[in-house]
Amino acid sequence: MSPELPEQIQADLASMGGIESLARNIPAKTKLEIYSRTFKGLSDPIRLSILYIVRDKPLCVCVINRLMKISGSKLSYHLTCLKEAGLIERKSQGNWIIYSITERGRWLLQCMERA
Amino acid sequence: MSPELPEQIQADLASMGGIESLARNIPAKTKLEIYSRTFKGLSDPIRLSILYIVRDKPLCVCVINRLMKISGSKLSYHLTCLKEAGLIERKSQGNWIIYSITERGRWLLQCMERA
DNA sequence: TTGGAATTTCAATTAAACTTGAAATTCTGG
DNA sequence: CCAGAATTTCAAGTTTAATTGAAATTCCAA
Repeated sequence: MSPELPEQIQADLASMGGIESLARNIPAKTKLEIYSRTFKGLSDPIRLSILYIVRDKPLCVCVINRLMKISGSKLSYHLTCLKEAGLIERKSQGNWIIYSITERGRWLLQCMERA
Repeated sequence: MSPELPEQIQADLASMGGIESLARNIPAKTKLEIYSRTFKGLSDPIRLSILYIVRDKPLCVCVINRLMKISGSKLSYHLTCLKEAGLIERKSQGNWIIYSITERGRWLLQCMERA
């Protein structure tokens, strides 16, 4: 009869404390959900473009829009995604709304560039 | 009549070389697509769990499956996503298929934990 | 106080991702 | 070669995300 598992894996698992010990390395569900939400924010080329645009400098929507060449409502949708993922933040200033990158957003772009 | 833009932004833009200079910071489309594909791989709690499971140790699908408690075909689907995102790799070993985390995968998990 | 620019919101549509269960594939040991 | 375990593939259904264009909101300036 065949072994239950590849020998190497079986041996390693045993010396690590069995399968159960691996389970301990998985973060709690809530944490995984937070992580995945952040990554989902970064998972679209349009949103990444926006992030790069505001990376150097807080900008109003109209300037971002001039660079992106997409409809206003589409841009607004993606700005909301980024904001909810904690990657950008907004503040009103008179007639305009200014978006800027968060530290989290800056950090993750940097990480990606080194990956 | 109102200014075309908030004064601060207008001034900063001018001193940076105008709107066009911001456009230069946006990576090429192909690069943005690679980045976003990677992030999409990370954008699901199931896939993050898998990554954490194989983070310490290459494992065959059956062991991963025992920890995840999801159907085989579902697991297989997410393993494929992860592989296509360059976050894990696979090798056959007799009756089993062993998945291990890539350097890229390891790095991005680490980044996330510090974000 | 009104007109208009900037931006968002909404509802409808389209497209993409995820799930499911059954069938197919691959490999091994007998 | 055959039986059976491990894993993947496929097609169908379900859910979620993205796009669209029109309407609503907000705020300033005249």
